[in-house]
Amino acid sequence: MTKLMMIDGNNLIYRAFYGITAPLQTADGRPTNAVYGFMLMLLRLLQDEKPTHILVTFDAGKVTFRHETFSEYKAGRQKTPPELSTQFPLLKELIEALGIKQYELANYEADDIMGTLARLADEQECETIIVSGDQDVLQLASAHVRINLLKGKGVGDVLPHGPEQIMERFGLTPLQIIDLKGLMGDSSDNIPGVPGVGEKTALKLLHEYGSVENLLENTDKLKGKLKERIEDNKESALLSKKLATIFREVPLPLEWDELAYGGADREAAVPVLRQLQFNSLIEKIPYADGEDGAETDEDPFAEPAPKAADRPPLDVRIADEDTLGELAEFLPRVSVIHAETHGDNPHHAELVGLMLHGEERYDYVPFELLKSPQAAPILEWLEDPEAPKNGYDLHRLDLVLHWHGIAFAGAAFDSQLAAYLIDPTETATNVSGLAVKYELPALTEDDEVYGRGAKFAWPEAETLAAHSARKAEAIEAIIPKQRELLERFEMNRLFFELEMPLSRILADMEKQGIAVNPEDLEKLGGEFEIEIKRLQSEIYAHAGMEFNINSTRQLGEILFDKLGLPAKKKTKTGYSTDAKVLEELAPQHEIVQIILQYRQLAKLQSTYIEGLLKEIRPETRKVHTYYRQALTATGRLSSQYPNLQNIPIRLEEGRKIRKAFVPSEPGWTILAADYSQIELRVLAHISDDAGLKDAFLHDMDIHTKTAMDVFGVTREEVDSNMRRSAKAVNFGIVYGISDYGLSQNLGITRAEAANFIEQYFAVFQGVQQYMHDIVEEAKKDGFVKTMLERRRYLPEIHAKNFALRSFAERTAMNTPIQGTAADIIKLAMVQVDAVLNERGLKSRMLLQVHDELVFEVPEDELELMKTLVPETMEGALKLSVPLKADVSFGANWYEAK
DNA sequence: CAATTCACG
DNA sequence: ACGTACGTGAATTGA
Repeated sequence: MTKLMMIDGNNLIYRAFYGITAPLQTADGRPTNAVYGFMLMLLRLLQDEKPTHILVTFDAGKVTFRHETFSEYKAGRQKTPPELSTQFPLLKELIEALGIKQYELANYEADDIMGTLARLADEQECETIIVSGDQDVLQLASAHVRINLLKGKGVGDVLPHGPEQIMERFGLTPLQIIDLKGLMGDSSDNIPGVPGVGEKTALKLLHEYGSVENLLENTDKLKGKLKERIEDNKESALLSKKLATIFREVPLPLEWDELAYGGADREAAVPVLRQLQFNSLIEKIPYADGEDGAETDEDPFAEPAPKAADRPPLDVRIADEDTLGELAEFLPRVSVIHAETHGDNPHHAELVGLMLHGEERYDYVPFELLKSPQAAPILEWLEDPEAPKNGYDLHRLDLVLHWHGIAFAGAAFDSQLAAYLIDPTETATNVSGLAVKYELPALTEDDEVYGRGAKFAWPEAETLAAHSARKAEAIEAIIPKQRELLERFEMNRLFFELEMPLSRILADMEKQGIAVNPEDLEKLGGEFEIEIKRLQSEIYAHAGMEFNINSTRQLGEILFDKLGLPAKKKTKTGYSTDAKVLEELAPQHEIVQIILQYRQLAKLQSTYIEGLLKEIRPETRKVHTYYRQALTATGRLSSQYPNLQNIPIRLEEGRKIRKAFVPSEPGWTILAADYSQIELRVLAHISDDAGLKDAFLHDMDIHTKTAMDVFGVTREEVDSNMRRSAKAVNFGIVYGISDYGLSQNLGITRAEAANFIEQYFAVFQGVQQYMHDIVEEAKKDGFVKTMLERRRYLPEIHAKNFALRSFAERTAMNTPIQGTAADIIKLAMVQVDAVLNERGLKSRMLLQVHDELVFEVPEDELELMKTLVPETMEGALKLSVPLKADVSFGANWYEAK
């Protein structure tokens, strides 16, 4: 069975452009939203229709044979926006890479090509689907040709139109669609039609007279204004009909076999998708059918993409017990190390082997071999801090080796960290992605070597070694390019003196872990459980029925349909039931407050009691988080498996969780030190605002001081409400203020919020100047920087879309502040670590929570640490205002507050 | 797998 | 008129 699908490429890319508003772009800032939307649609069509032959047609150039008939054809059309026109070559490249035939022909439009092919297909009784958003193509429908008309705007669903559906919808045959256009005209193509005749009138006339020609012969039967209009526009109607007629005799040099499609060529498609940063689509590309797809592989039009297998083979060796001795001698010349591992959590990941690459050699060492006595020199080399190692994500490698009983040291250049500094919003998450970014030959994806999800299986050593060698080869090629960029961006100190040393410190903290008492959690969980049960039954009683309170849908039905409470806010999928909404509803029905309490406890129970219990290692009673050092856009760390940066503190019930976090040795103490107002202090420094600096130089309560200045009152006159407002304004300033955001936060009107902001800027003029200047800087450079030269690109600063541009502007204001604060605590960590080592202290740094460091400290070091830690933190970076760190300690993290 | 909600700084 | 506060991770529901 053959099935031909033809796609109006121009039409689809336009709809995708206006339908997908997400700010998608390539690494170098070219927009890709339309290409993305096109791909989504294409993938859906492939899945739904499973065509055996495909053609994507485009309009070639501006002028067609229709202009000879009517020079004004398509006149007055808006010029294609440049953000879209740049996407045409990207789309065409992608279609080619997917192995799909595309065609355009001078003087003809996409419609004409499709019409001609549809005629041929119809004659051969070949099932044919035409995809477009343009109603014109409905004229092509026939017994074998169906039109999938795009619904609404954007690239959502399609409405299939055969002759029956057209009859049902318009009461017309497909060919009468041409008459319809002749009468109605088409403003987008500048086809005039008959002025004053729209769809309704045109349909009425056609139902009566059948065709434009017949209508014109019978104008005497019409009356009034309509008769006048039609008689006055006879020629226009006939011309319009001619223009709307799709030409079905285009000379096509296409061969049927050229259109055959047997599934995507992933080898060719994946690199292109990566370049477009469509990482999420990669898994959605269906594999070519290996057996019967063979004949479609010989597409003469498709440019052969560079394939890993086509390149000269590498000198890959698989080590065994006999060759380990020789390999040991080679170690000093190893430049890149790469581990083949499996699993997201590095504390639990499997390790199957190591690739050691230097000069032209690639040595693969199966993990098992490292246990043999002959491997001792390799283990020594691995843990030698003086033996430098380069690689991709050495932090992770360190952890995986650690849990396999192997020590690691000497990380010199981590390509993942370099990539992160060069562009922290970089989406490349593995070596393959990086290879694409640096324009190296494509690598085979890990998924293709290993299989994904349940299908995962380690391949044989030869396959693994070859795959690993290609990655090591790529890393080797990427590093010099990164060195150059780091140099050019003046990031050498940030990289070599901050991020690289920090990476080892983080690994140490993670390996150390923090002790958590499961008994404490279980006891607290038991109390929560009783309360949750009680709240649950109260909720059921109030609702008059049982339902799943955790289901927002069911909860919404109960609150807003059954109990009739007023819906405040809608989400994409129904009623919103978030805490803000519920708090507004609380006065209206008793059940609401109970639901809020239930939500709070359910969250504590599932995430922090049950979730944390699962992460405790029974042998050591410790949890080991994993800090992602190359993830956030601002330079902060993030914490996973478990996240120890969001342990409850704001509400007392949750705060009790912290009692379970204890020292791992008897007699020791938990000590915590946190920066006070670090972001506002950074702002004071960066903005050089006199008032803000003065406030910190005198160590004033910054929110009270802000309230005094904004409201023009004395210290004594500042009430709690004024301080609260001032605090919200200060937060807003750090986030990149907007009146709307502040109004939402304070529950005041936008005008009132705008007034606050105006007052604030009148007082803190240096801050106002900074906010202005930083946005200008972002516009000029395309990025903003922190004090330590960390950068973040903001391409959307130029967006025409207000929301996108505003977001970029707020980000420009916030990132240097949040990012510099992140720089500072990272500096402090490196310095604290150095001091602990220099002094030979036993105290250990365990956690970082953005502005806080947590340690465990033996009795005899407590007094020292109480001054050493805050002093080091305060001296981490010299600003024009003092940094301040508060320290506290206790038997557990709850007490160290 | 997306959407919703909520925990933290 | 537009429509969000900045930065994260995890659990749950319901396709």
